Amino acid sequence: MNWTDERVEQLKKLWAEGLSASQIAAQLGGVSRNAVIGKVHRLKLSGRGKTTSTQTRSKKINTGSSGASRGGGSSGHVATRVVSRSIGATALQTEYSTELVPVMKTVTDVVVPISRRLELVQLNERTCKWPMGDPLQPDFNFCGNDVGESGPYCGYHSRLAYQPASDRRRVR
DNA sequence: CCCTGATTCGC
DNA sequence: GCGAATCAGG
Repeated sequence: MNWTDERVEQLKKLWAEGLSASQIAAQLGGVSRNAVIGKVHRLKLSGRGKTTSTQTRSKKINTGSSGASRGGGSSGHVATRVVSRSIGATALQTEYSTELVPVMKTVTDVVVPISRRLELVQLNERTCKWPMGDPLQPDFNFCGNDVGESGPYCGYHSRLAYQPASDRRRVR
């Protein structure tokens, strides 16, 4: 891949929007994050205006399982908001007896508010592959929480996967 | 461990 | 100019 005007333009745009180099590389395709960083550097727009940004948003994920959550917590990460958990559980029980697709939406959007919502290329062996959102929409991505030792899904989603609808009760 | 950007240096 | 390897850090 070479840096066409269009690609450079998109690079500038995404970089200005605050996306990380790896995310930009993912969107452009055909280049590594190093390539993006290198290009940014050569274009002399490394500053990005303000802050160090990146990796500060929605950190500290805490899957329901895995030994996460240390007691002390001296690293000072931002805690994820725990939003209306009871509402989610209620909606879950209600929706599960109906159909599959709506259930997926309910689960991903309401019951499990915590997620990193990673793009496909950012997934690795330790990130939850539970799909988030509508596959036909541009914001479709994956949960991305730490899966711990249990498998392809995080603590929340592993309890939902492969189970008959009648066996599903509540998360947590 | 995961990730981030910065820098170097052979191509 | 390009980007993999490396560095320094959260």
